[in-house]
Amino acid sequence: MARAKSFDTEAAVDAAMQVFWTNGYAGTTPQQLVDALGIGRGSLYNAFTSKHALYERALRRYQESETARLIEVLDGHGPARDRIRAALDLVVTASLRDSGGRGCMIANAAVEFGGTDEIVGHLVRRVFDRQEAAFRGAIEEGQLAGEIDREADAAALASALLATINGIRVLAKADPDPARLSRLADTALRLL
Amino acid sequence: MARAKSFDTEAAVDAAMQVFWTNGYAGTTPQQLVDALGIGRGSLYNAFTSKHALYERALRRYQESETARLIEVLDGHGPARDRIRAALDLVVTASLRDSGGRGCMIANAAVEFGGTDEIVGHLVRRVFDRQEAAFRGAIEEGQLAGEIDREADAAALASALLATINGIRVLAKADPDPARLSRLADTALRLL
DNA sequence: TCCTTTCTGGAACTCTAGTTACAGAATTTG
DNA sequence: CAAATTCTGTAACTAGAGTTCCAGAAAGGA
Repeated sequence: MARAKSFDTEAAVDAAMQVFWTNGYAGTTPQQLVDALGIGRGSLYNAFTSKHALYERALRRYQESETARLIEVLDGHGPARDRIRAALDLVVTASLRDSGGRGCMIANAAVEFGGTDEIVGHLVRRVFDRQEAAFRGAIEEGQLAGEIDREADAAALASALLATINGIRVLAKADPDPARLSRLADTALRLL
Repeated sequence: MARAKSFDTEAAVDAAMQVFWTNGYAGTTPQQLVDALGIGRGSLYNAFTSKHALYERALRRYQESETARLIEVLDGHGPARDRIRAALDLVVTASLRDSGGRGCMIANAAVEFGGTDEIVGHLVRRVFDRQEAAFRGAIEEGQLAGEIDREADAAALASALLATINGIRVLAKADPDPARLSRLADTALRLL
């Protein structure tokens, strides 16, 4: 029928994700993408249409691969408090591991595009909503189990935790101090 | 001696601040600056050297004009709790007023430059440190006055509040819902 | 095998970013 | 008023962004 693609599309999206994650959307050039994906410009545009379309795909991939872990941890088994602590630790260690100071690609997208881009906005909102729901689920389980005050407003607490992890991300960009970030996680837990 | 400037440098920096605040550094073009400042390219570069230098100046201006209010509120008089609530409300209303979804220019700078740019990094860190110190000061006063638990770790709480306001900023970018943001402020206060 | 299709890398194109150069206008001092 | 200086706007420049074009290569179907 036709010539087959000589590269792995999914691997290419992964590579693009790394580049956009590191440099942001506006900060990424087609040349960087060509170099990172190891394919020609022709193939790039043939496969992905445009820089923006590739960015969207990379963002989605980030959501699937990186964001999923947080939710897995929160949805897991064991005491709710432990799960929430593990989730916060996940964010802290991710902020540190990541020595390039890349932060969270979703938060970066939220900041870079603000309310500007409908598609990106939707995607970001969906991730935030899911994370918030996962926090709330864990909190409510904790309340049922008697670990967490039953009078507390689970939705409000979930929002606060969501805000906290995004705050941690931002602060880590400016000053990736492990002690400070750990303290942040500890203090956030005191909300419960 | 020499010809005088035909425009007000400070007003020009203000205008540049608005443009960078709205579009970010990479997202701002010389043409946008020329249009917004209402001066020629020659004058622009004669007065401000480079896009980056102007950005630094705009960031500093933002710090002086926008950031100062938060610290004023925290350093003010009255019950510490009230001051802290007022500070959080300030952030919430700023996030809403700002319909363009511009957020906080300092947080935007932190995200856009990460650990990349030394000068911007310093500036951002200084602002964060000052805000944190102002929170801590208010908390300690509250502890002395008996409004806030004396056993609490004031430094940790201050960090948490700093993280929270940055988190609010990020969430507001994706979804500027007044009710949600207010709840965030309420919940953060429960830390104290 | 030839045809059709879709791939490939690289050249080419347009447009703009970011900066510099320059000719002339304003201002101050002597 | 001449001289010295620093301003002004506009034109010009280089480099690269973001995309398209193209000639040719691979793969399957008739």
